Amino acid sequence: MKYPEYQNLDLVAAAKEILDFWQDEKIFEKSVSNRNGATPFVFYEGPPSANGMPGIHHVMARTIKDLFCRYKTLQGYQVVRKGGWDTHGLPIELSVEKTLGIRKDDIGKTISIEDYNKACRKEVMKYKNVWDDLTRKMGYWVDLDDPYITFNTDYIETCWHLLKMLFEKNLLYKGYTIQPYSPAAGTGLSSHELNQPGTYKDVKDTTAVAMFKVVENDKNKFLYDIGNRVDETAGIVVGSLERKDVFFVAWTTTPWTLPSNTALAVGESISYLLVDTINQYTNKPILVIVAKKVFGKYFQIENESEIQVGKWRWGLVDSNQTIKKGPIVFWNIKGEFKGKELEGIKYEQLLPYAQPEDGDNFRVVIGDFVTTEDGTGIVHLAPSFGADDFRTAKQNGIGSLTLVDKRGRFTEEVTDFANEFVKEQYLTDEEKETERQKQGGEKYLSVDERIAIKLKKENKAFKVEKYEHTYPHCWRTDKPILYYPLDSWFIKTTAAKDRLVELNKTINWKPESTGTGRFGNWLENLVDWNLSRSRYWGIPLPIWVTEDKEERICIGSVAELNTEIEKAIQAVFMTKSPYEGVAEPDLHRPYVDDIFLVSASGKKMLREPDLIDVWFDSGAMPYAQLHYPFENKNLIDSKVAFPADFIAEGVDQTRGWFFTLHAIGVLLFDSVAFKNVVSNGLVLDKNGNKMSKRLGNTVDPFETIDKYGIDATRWYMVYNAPPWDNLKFDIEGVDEVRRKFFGTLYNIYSFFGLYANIDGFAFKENRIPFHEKPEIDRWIISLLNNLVKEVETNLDNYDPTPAVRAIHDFVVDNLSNWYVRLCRRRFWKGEYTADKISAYQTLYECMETVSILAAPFAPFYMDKLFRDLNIVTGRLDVASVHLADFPKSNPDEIDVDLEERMWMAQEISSMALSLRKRSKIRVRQPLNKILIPIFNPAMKLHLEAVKEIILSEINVKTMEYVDDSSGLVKKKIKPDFKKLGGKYGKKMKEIQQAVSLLTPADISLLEANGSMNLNLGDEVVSVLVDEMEILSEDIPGWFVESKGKLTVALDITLTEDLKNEGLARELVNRIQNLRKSKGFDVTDHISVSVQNSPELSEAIKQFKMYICDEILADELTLVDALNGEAETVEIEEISTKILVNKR
RNA sequence: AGUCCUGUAGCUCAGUUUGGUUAGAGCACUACACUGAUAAUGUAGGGGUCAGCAGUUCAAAUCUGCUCAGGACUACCA
Repeated sequence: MKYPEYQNLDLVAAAKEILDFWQDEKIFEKSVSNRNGATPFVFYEGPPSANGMPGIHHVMARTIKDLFCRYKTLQGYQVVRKGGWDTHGLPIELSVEKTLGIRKDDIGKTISIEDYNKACRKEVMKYKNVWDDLTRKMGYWVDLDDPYITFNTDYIETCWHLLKMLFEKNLLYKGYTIQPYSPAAGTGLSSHELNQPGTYKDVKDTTAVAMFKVVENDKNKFLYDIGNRVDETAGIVVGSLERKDVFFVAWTTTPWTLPSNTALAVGESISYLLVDTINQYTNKPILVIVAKKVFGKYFQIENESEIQVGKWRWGLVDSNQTIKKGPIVFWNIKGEFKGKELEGIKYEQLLPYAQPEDGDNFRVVIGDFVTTEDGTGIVHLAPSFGADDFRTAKQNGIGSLTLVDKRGRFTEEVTDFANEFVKEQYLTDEEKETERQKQGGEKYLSVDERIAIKLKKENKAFKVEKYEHTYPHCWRTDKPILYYPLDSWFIKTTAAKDRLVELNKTINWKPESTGTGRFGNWLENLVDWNLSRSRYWGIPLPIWVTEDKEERICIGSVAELNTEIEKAIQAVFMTKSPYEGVAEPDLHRPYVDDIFLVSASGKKMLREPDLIDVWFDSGAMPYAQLHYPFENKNLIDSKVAFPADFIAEGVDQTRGWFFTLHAIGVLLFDSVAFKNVVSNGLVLDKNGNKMSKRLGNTVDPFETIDKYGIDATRWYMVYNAPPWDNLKFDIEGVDEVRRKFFGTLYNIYSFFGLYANIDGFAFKENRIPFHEKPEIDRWIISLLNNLVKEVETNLDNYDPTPAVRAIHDFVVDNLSNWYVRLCRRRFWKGEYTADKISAYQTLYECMETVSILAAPFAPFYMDKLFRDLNIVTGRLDVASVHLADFPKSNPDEIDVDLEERMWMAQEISSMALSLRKRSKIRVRQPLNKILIPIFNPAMKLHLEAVKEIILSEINVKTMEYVDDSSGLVKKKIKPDFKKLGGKYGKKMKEIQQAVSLLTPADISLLEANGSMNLNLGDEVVSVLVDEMEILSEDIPGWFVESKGKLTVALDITLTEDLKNEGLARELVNRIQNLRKSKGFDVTDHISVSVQNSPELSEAIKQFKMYICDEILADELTLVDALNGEAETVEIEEISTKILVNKR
């Protein structure tokens, strides 16, 4: 058996080969079944929707999922990975509508719900094959043969069961909420629809600051009791002395909501001013209440200091003049109050077209959302048309008025504007023209404009102006949306808020800030979960209600439904079950809509027509994928398959899937649904822009995989940035990873394979014990053991990036650039000795271990590497790396001292090479010695152990040490700031100054005594030698390089012998090149003739043995002349000819 | 608007938890070397007001505050 040798590294071909192998040998299945009986590691797959094409970001998310699952499998856990598909929801409906060319209104008319849902069912799996293909090609191991599918009856049945559990816990209720609504389309809009691009547009609307007249009573006397209107300093009367009304002023961009006003909101701690002024439209004297912060916006001031009680300005005005534009010049500040003091004050209804049915209305309440950024610091509340308004009204027992119908028109009650559209955009041009003629004006006046006019006339408008702002529009009709109250079912998540928060703290979030910040804050401000969707393709709400709404039933299973249907047939509300004779009942609409049930008191019950939010589908996935509790009840109840140990999705799922999983888990099972969660960031293009089809900067995952290989892609994604940071995806980075990491690793393998095949190394010998191996082998093994530990620690902490980087550094820097480079000779030179075997074993072990460590990240290539190795040695009794066990770090094989001194060897070599460069002496030219200053005996021992490595690396004959006694070394001293800083604090500057003045004699004294006194001028402090850093700086007269604590001096004198040896090595090099260019095998023996020259003859004579040995020459002759066949070579200034022949 | 993340060399990122005195890698660029890992490799060089401002401190990339820029999510507001 030989180690396979390849021409080139082809990651794409390797992946294909391994993929076939996995499929043929069912490696994934085995990786699960192998661990039967082992501790389960529970993983949940967040279901993708197959109605869109997968993108490169899916590769990212799935790489994260896959790598931890593979890692845990290697560690010995059983990781069952059930795939799933998210099949319901609005995106699917929308794309069906697009495909069929219909609108929501058409459903049930031009197309039956039945046919429509059929189309959805088909649409949803449109790209299933593409997804499956990606899943396979990217090596994402998940069970695709038996996925959970959210539209299956079993899945829905579990969801119904869960809903019934909620219902029975009294956590399901029906309520009224404000939702975005498109009157033009006649439908509510989801937040998803509202987030379509281009929905928020800049529009110019008529805005009004309306005046709400305070109803005077005992409680608000303080508003009227404002003393006389005389300015004491000036001694004049300011304003008029007549009795004035007090008004709250509130701004609105939607004057059409003013008839539906039922309350005003102020900020609890915001300061408000009572201002004596004049209405600019009617010239009537008034008192208004407005936030102090915005005073300057409405009244003319020169500086902020004018804004205080007692200050005034009272411009002159003749009877004809009114102020049209700009700040009002008549004002006199009469009082200042906090919002809290204004709470509860009653005011007259602004436009009394209709009265609310209930509530204590038309008063001032405290609103937490009130700011002084816009408007007057007082907010007009129309609870029917704003979410904040609605919530605040509900909290304060305020009623509501809904004087607009679902088509966006005023109701009959609003006599002035009855049946008129509230937004002019809802009218066609013809309709506008008709209206204009009715109005009799030059141009059509919108409802908002006419309301403003009406307010002006009635002394109810403080200010009217056009204002440009952004406003949401329906993405389908392009018309403005309204916020409108709609009936919805809710899950009372707020009831379990504390528990949700509490249990969230037990979840390990990566990154942590997503859990505490984004998710935690969201939980703190939790609102009830709006479950209703007025759509067609989704899980129907299993609730039936009597027509008088008195009785309700929630169905929790198919069996229960059938029983209830039977009862209803008995009660003659139905003639037959729609599921009669059907093997698997379809619980979707329209079938469930045709079912009428009978209530306990014998009344007919109708199904609530809504569907449930698709997010419930996915949040129910832990249970529904197992058809709980109808099957697998025990897996959930005894916590075998619940909660998940690990989930991972994009950070955009924080308030999506992560929330719904958590909410259902906590509400129904009083448990977290997942223990560890990784939320990955976005995949951006290389410039940091979001990828979008529009910009054309998307990356096709298939193209990337086909070109660079999935292993490099996966590696790059994890290596480049932590998963939770956004990834700037640069395809060149993938290529770099391919070259740098995989290329290097492949080179190591092929180097190993070449010689191991020659020597027939198959790891048949016993492993040479760690302590019997040479220094360099122990060094790399020690690093390897550290690596295992580091990878394990980081992966256990769900932090894959440091793990990957550690593997990368180990392979590229340590294994390749140091170990293999230094050890090359050991592999090709000499007999099959213990040293050689140790080298093979060591390198083999490193590669084998790396293949396992890196297998979760680069599953294909690592399996190939592993198999190429294992196929020869059979060391591990497994067919694939993914069936192996994760290596264990052996503390006995970690040698910190050794690592330290090898590090020194690397540093010294680097410095010596740097010196060679500076002196322009090539490495091939041997030199006599280097000199290294040492500080203590331990350092000498350290260096002695790695001496040979250093010398051969830098091609120097001997290494000598100099210590203090030699007096050769010039030293440098500086304070150890960390040690002294804490002790002396402020004196550090003086100490530094004093230390810098120390002479070499002082330093020697300090070293001898262990301490010394520093004179700081007015004070003397004692410092220890430990508190100083003493470095060697220079060895006068030598060629010296210093770095940190190390210093190297190089002897650059060239003797004749050295020169000759250098020449011999040059010759070896030239002949090796010739061997190679002639295509000789590395094991071929040769005979060599060299054309004589005076410079060479001595060198060849002296080093003939060495040369022959190096180049595998049986014969080396010097001849006077060589014919044309010979090659001409240049060695420095010498030109000669060489003839090489195979023996 | 709120919450969160990010900002270090031309590019991609370490270093920030625990403050310590020449701020590091890799890529790219330039030069040189090596040539039995060879469509590899090594060495060296240039390149940084550590986003900005202010503060704390003997000492700040690191701690605090503010600002700016980019991004994400949530909300949609008079």
